[in-house]
Amino acid sequence: FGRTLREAPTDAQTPGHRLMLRAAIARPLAAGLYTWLPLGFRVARKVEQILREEQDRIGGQELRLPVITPAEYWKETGRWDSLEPVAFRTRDHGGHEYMIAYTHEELVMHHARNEIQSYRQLPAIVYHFQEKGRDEARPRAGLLRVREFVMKDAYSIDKDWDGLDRSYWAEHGAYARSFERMGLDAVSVESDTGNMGGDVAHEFQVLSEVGEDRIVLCSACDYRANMEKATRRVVPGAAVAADGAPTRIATPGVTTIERLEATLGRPAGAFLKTMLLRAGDGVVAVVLPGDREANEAKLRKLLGVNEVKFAGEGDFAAAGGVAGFVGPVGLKARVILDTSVEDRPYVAGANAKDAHLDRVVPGRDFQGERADVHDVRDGDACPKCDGTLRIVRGVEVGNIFKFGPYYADKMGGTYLAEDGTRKPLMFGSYGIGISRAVQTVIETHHDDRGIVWPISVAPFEAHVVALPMKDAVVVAAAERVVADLEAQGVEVLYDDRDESAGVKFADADLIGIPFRVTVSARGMKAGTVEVKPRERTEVENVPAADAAERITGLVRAARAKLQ
RNA sequence: CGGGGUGUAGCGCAGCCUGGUAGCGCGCUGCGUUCGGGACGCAGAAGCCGCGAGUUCAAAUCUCGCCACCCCGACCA
Repeated sequence: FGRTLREAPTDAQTPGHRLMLRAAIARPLAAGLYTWLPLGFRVARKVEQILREEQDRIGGQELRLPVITPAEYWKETGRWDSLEPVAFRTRDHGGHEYMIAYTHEELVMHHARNEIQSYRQLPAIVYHFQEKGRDEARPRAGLLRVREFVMKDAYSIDKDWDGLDRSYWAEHGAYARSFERMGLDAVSVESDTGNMGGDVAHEFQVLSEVGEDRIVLCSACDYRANMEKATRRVVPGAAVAADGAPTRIATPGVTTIERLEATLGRPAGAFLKTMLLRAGDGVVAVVLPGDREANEAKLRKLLGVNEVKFAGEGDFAAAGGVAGFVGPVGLKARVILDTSVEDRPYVAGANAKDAHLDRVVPGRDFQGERADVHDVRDGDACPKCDGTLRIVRGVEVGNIFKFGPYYADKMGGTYLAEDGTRKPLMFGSYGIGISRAVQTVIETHHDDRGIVWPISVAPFEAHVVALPMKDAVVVAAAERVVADLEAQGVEVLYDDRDESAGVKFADADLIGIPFRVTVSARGMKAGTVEVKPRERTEVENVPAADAAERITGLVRAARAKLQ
């Protein structure tokens, strides 16, 4: 059920998206909603099984929570409101509110607070495979970002930080093994914890052009971080003394860094960029060198807000700033001075129309809180070594969060400790989206003819092509090979369609099953069948009598490499 | 949410500007030929031209509204 397509819809943009559709892995039902076709569903189940085995290996216990979840639990942590923009919500006939689970922390914590009474029950790791509903504003690239997907989400519960640390790193190891087994070259990077609370988080990123995240990597050491969190070593320039106090210069109509560069003939880095933001009830000025961009995630974290908003008209007036000519000198606002601003004179806005100040020296002419709120960029210095940083794109295939007591505190999750006191359940959570993992495998394992599945997640292990089907000798031999392989535990797809060799081979390449086995009239004359690994071009002819044994050996050897 | 684009047969597209019987390729069905890299011939089936209004003798085509999908950005455990 499900046919291969010679052409993919033009709106499928990434190579993997096109191949996913052409190879009949899944079909769209609506934006970001996909049906797994039989071929793709086999892949999804294999990914699940790898994850299941690796969770079990570290002591995880599989359970299953519902998809439809009452509002009350989400209200305990405030996420009923904070997730509103991305949540699918519904009501029952009695008018009670529910959320299609966006994730399951609240629900697991609810059960944990009831099930776990004593430190003797800890630690514990539970996990499940369950649908998540997320009303993403922009689903994309096939299965890469969808609105409903099965996640393997695991939750660790420990009695203290040390225990949580052990669980966290056990999951980190399980993730590394899981991705390796499915053929994904994932690196773990430090990440921002977002609006989740908690202090430590890692993302597993597969470097790929189709990725949505920007990852910062060091060329020399193992430093790597998400752009949202990445820092750099600020290399101070030589201190430059100002040859005098700030002086006002006329800059009529020059309201942007680019125009300042052109007007004054100095590089962007010679200017100070001052952005007025609104945080809570106050106005905050963020001061950066003209050649640096602000990092919104860092600002959100620093300011303790969910959203960074630019200041409005009234804010400019209150702070004494003039749009286009804002500068830190004399500004009535909390000033955040980015760490990349150096100890030397700059040109900054004069807080007066059509004017800037030359020779403004941070610390002398204005004060501010030092904070790292800028974007790292290509070529910056590594914060950990002498290397330089580069920025690449990545697909976030998994993430792990160390929450600590955050959820227990909000939901009353405590246990009775050895010393007789009540202590909070220490919590961590760990997620991998199945469909994204499958799409990422396709994005990173294909050639111009089709998918090249790693055997661990391939829908089948051997693809038997018989041709022509009208040759009874060929058909009998092919069916014999199929039966023998299946008897050996090899998963076989048998192409018994009455199609031309070209069609069958093209489909075999497209679907990308690791071993193609051709049983043909030509081969029968020589008493051989042909075996070709998908990733190779050369074929091997083996005596028909030995074919099943030979192929089973190849399959087992391939499996062993990914176990 | 901002910007851009696209909706015509299962898929890929033309037709729209300049209103007048809805087309092409692939795929699909039947028959025959062919049979190791997307074969060939003949004969067929298949379309609320995204939806709704409006203009007109007449709308795939013009106007207005709506819906859906895709891309970029914003957003995003």
